[in-house]
Amino acid sequence: MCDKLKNLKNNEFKIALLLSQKILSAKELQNLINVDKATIYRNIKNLLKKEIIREIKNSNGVGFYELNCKIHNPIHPHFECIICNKIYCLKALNSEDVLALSNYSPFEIKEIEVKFKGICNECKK
Amino acid sequence: MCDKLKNLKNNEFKIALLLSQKILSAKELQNLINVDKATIYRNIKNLLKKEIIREIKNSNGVGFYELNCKIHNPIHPHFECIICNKIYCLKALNSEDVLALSNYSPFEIKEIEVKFKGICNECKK
DNA sequence: ATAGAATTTGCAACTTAATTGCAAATTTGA
DNA sequence: TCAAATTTGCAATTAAGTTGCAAATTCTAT
Ligand SMILES: [Mn+2]
Ligand SMILES: [Mn+2]
Ligand SMILES: [Zn+2]
Ligand SMILES: [Zn+2]
Repeated sequence: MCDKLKNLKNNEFKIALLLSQKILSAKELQNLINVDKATIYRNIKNLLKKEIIREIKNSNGVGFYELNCKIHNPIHPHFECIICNKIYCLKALNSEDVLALSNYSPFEIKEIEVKFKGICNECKK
Repeated sequence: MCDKLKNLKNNEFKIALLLSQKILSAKELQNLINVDKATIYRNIKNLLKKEIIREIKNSNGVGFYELNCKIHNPIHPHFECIICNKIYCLKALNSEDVLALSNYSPFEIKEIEVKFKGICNECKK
């Protein structure tokens, strides 16, 4: 089990465990563990502050969450389907490509987000 | 004047003209031209549908808009300040870097979004 | 095991960006 | 100039996310 899940208890643990398997929205999490949405959002906020999970927003402003672990889940680009707005996780950029991108910023970079948009295979059928 | 502004009238024209100068949010637009927010949002939606403007969302889910013209304003990466959430427009990626990025997607790409996050010069002071 | 303290939860009200129905106002064009 | 078409303002609504507060749960020390 990923170290990020150590020392977590109650719903914070349940949520982090689910997110270690798959990127999920708050609503999807709520359908999996039966608790109030306030509890879901509070736990998400705590996990974000502890940097145990990270957030990816889709074009509708809906947050999706995944485990934030360099080893088990390094930061990577995402693909968003413009039909169903599902978020797909892609393989991480190699260091040369990250370097090439970072040259475009005149300010010091804390984080790089790359998102592709198009129509996913499910929605093409 | 950019061709994208031709054949536009009323508030659609006013909004597109302002956005041809500078990226702005709906609220910022409303402070510049004195109309109801419903009018602002309806015109924004029409301009997006006509592909005259494009939308960039900040991490708070607030939409920012800019002229969508290959010649006058090619698609480019953005920098978002994690303190003030202001969006800065950066210079466009060159074609080699776009090509390198597009290799990461297993699905056909309609659009690539690159966003850097960090602290802007204003907020560093 | 038990009691008190600390943490977590559910509920309901709230915030904010964005959307929508509808009637009034404005614009268009024959 | 006048009727039709488009655009607008207003108010109500939607949806994601937040917050205050009291009740429930969990933790810790005896
Ligand atoms: Mn991912
Ligand atoms: Mn821009
Ligand atoms: Zn899809
Ligand atoms: Zn700033």
